[in-house]
Amino acid sequence: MGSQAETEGYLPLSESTFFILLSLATSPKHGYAIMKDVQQLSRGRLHLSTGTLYGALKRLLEGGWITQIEEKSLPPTKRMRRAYALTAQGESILLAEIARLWELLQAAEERGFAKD
Amino acid sequence: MGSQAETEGYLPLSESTFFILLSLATSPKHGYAIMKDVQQLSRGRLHLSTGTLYGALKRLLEGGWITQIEEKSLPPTKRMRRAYALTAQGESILLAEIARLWELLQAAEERGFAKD
DNA sequence: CCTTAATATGTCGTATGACGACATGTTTTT
DNA sequence: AAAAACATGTCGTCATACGACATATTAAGG
Repeated sequence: MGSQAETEGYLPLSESTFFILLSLATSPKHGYAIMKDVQQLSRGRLHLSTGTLYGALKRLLEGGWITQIEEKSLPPTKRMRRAYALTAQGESILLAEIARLWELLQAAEERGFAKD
Repeated sequence: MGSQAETEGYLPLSESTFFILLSLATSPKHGYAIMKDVQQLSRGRLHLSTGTLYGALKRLLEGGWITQIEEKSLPPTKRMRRAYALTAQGESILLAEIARLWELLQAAEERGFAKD
């Protein structure tokens, strides 16, 4: 039981959200680094606009999917670099989404769209 | 080359659209039959509301992803059964979406989320 | 027969989220 | 010193999912 039941209601993830979570799964990053990483992850296909990115980060924080990491070593400036990390909740949701994607492809295979 | 270049701009498909196209890929169906079929395809996970379904069908018709099939054998009533079929364009887009889903899972695998 | 369930199609309002445009600040490189 | 890259954010618009509501037709059961 546990994680699966609690995560199902949040699916499907948008493509942006999927890549943001996947990017943070490897290591914590700040916004700009996520943007660059997602471009690589998607082989250049997805270019997150800042509107999408920071809007998404705000939502993910509010939902507890990610947390903010303090960077106390840096002096406080007006625009602070804020690093984000995936929470256990966020990872559960990402895993559930990956499972969902497999199900979509299984459904496609059942209808004759083989993995070729 | 053909279909791929023209279809890229339409991705990602929403989950609803993906299942509607996949359902019509097997055989033409009318709206209600699509609704039932999608429930099976998604193993009961996705229940299309009529608002989503008929809204999507309208959009897909306008975009030329599906066409309407005449059922002239039936007498004309106020609420006609309208059957829909996938067009070549629609099938190209579905194939492109399936390829995109594979890419998402490949990206997940690259980051350590193995298939199992 | 008649009534109920299943089949079938549609509209409307609301909420979410992607995205481009705009705005601004900081660090590194030339 | 200037320019490029790094970095964070807001705002308005558009697309679309979805539940609620409305209605019509056909099949099945009592």
